[in-house]
Amino acid sequence: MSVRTIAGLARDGGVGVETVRFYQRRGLLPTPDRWSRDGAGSGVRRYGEEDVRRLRFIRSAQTAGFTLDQIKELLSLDAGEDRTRARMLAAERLEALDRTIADLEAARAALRRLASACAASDSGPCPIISTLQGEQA
Amino acid sequence: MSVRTIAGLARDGGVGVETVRFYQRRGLLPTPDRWSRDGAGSGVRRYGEEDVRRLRFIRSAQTAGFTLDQIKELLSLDAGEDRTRARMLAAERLEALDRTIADLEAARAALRRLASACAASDSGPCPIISTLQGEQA
DNA sequence: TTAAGTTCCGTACCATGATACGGAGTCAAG
DNA sequence: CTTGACTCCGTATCATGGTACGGAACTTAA
Repeated sequence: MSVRTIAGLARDGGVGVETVRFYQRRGLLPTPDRWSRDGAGSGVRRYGEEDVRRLRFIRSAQTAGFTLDQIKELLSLDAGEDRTRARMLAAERLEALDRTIADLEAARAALRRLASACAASDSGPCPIISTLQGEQA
Repeated sequence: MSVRTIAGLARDGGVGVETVRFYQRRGLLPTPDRWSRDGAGSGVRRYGEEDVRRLRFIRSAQTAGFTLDQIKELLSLDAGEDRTRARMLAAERLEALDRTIADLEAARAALRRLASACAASDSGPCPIISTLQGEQA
């Protein structure tokens, strides 16, 4: 079970058909030749495991915060010789990721403070603005 | 020093002037009356500490992942009586935030694996796609 | 072999959160 | 009382990541 049409690829990758086409237009996924068992020049495009792996990679890389343009570059780097560039992109993203995680953890703590402040009683004003306040730079 | 023009508000809030205007159009920040010391009907709008606090709150809430529409609601809830609604918004966001943080931590771990795999040597192919792979749902 | 369901492809549109532009009005220093 | 900077405001444009539409070609099952 390794050959599928675009709908199967989308299903296995957890995205919509239109999203697959969008990624193709953006150069993130290949647009394979059309194919039909009677060897005619037309038919429908078929996709395999490799395409599913690429699609899943795109989703993971998105979760890691890479933009589609960066993901495109990573895909072009895969199996290429430029380890230095790959390491650089990874290192940059790791730093940004650490910052983001720290920010989100601070936001979570602030939000918990807000939630408990608001949980104290059931009526009266709840000082949302002053409870959830960023530090002044 | 508590009165400033829009540029001062933007500076103190860490955003651009156009962003302040954008928030005003979206109803997140008030558009105070124009003001000039000779009491004339025209002049320029002036902003104070309260506006700076609101602006800083918007930035913090954004970091916590609230959309501008949700932030608008939070602002309207501040000092209001509806603690229940405020708690609900906070709780929802906390859950989403926990999920996001977990996802990012997983992404960070994956990215670290990728970085070390690529750090092993200085040339040859570096299997980016297979190293940074999401789990199959 | 025909009808229903997919695919293909270009093009249009969407949401979110800004950012830019241009011309008229206003302010503040010299 | 001019000149240069800033404000005001409507409207346009942008970047990102999709989502939708419509008609022709293709596939598949009855």
